[in-house]
Amino acid sequence: MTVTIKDIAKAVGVNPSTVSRVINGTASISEETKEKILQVMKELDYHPNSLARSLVNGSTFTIGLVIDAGNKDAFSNAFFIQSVIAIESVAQSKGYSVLITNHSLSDSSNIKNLVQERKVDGIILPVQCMTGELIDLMTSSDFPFVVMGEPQEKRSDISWVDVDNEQGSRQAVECLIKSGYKSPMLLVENRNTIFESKRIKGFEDECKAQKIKTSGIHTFSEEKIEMLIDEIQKKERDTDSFICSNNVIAFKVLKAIKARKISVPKQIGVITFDNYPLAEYMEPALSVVDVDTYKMGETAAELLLRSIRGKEKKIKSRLVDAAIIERESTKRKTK
Amino acid sequence: MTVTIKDIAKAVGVNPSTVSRVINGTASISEETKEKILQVMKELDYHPNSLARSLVNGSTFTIGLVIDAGNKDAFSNAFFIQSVIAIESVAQSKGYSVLITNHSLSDSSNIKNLVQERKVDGIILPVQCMTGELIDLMTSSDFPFVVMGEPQEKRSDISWVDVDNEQGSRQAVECLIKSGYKSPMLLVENRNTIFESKRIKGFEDECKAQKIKTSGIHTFSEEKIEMLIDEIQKKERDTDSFICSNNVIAFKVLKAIKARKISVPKQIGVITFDNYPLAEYMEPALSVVDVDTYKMGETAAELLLRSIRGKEKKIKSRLVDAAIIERESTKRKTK
DNA sequence: ATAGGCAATGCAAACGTTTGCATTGCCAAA
DNA sequence: TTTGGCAATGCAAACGTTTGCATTGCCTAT
Repeated sequence: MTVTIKDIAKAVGVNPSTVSRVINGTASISEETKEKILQVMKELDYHPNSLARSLVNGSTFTIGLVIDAGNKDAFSNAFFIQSVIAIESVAQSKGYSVLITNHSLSDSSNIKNLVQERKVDGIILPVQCMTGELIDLMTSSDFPFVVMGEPQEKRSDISWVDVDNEQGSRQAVECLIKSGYKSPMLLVENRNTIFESKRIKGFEDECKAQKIKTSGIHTFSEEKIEMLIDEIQKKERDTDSFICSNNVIAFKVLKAIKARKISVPKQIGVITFDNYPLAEYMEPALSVVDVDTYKMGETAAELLLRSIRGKEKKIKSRLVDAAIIERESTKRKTK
Repeated sequence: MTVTIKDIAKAVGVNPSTVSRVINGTASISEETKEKILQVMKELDYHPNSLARSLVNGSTFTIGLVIDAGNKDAFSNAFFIQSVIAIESVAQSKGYSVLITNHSLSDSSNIKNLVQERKVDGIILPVQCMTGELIDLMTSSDFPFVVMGEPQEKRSDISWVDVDNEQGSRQAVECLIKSGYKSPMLLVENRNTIFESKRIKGFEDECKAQKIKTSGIHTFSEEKIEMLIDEIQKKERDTDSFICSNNVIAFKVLKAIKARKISVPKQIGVITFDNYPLAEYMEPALSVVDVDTYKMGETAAELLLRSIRGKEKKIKSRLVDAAIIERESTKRKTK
């Protein structure tokens, strides 16, 4: 049926082991036989069976990628697919395949299955999955894995990749200042998440460095926004720009501002984290702190593969730079 | 190291084949030994090695999923992830794993690799991938595969899943009529694609059925839209609503209309294909023809697995219903 | 001329399963 | 009492590779 190494061997009149050695370049073989073997391989359209291979050498050349199916947030999903593509891409370039699995918080059996039965060589998983049981499971063995997103609790035995939220936040402030805004406000969703706290720190640091008096940090809610903007309109506060921690906040802010006939970017500037594809179609087109999710995936995959292949014991984590994409919503100055 | 079937056998004092039979329930085993074996399996935390298994029984219980990495369109990507999740979900429920690979139009080596070396049992691939070489490759053998999206050329030997564009288009018309609009126009991107032609047909059929005089079908371009809307404003045409073939068209139309201070939905109604997550945050919130991409993935996976398992020779294709989500942009009547 | 070394290859076991066939009892039917 | 059948299990080959060890020549240094 399918042609095996034995068929090649028989056709050439040589031992299977010789064919194997030619394929893997794992011993010196005479030019003559090598060529004959290669030719027959081509003629019979031979392809090595990776199963048999894996069975003997104990490595499947496969990595597991768990995706957070529970996450109905279309926003993060849209981003995530770029990471998936990136991961597959670097994996493939090193000869690895990618096995995906959904993860439900309730049980981790599918992840275990990847490791224990499918024998993947390593795993990439989103930080949302790193709940109690799974953390123990992963860190207790020295099984290679990389987390997408910085874990809440600081642990030295977890290797992760995340965007540099602190730097992104600093850049957002810088962008506003450069455009002539003087009193930015940071709107966050939940101060307790790690990425929000980083953004807060970046915001505070950069404002201090730029020696400006900020309008502070506020937790977003629709009512609060209405109130704040009313105050701005009545000149009761001198806030002149918002940094929004995600696109939905930005849309709502924009809506509230426009409802009051206040001009963006002339009177108020708006910049937001997350470059959701439609952001550029908004009116005005939204300036954003862009996260290169492709790069994140790429980095995660590289980290994982290095850990798998090199058996590096030192666990590394990495921050990926955020980048400002300046559109209309912050263009106060006409340069 | 890892515990194998032999370890179990030795511990119980029985032959490995007996253990295997217990695991697979493939022969009658005395209650007594069966229980002893199951217990030892639990004690030693045994997990079958799927590689060895696959090697002998010739099936990997793995399906390949190819994703179109070349597709930089964030819109379709955002949708696609839901299909991925669905596919993995049904696969898992039947004991299958999912191996993903990117596909570049230039060569199909990575897809071949899945089949020839990784030995997947079947493949799901987006219609964009079905170019010449690959069509031949897939249809020449009787290897199970399902295409996401209806192929351009009608072939009876290709099994595919797509959304019912014709029905979606009819529903869009119906929605507009019900809201009191009288003369809808369909805006498409490229008449030659199969899905556009279906939408055109659905549009024409429903308009005929409803006995209304349509404003026809137009290929979208920014200039043409400006012109058309100018004409509407000058009462030179009685078009009172647009069905847009994708979200970007809809945004541009909305923008052009609003720039002329024409009211949506009062004067002009707008409905669009593709429920891009932000559509509901637009002003006014966009009514859409929603495609259940999760359902599409689910259907594709079910089709594929049935073909793999049942070895059904009859190739089936399926249409998934589209559904209208009525938001603000078509609410002319206040019911 | 002889020993030692190395290049080129063969042999067979191993990876962890499954499965067809053979074997062993035991029980019921004749 | 013999025979036939069936339930319960063992034996060994097979799946397609890789790899340590053994073997065969041949070449070179002594």
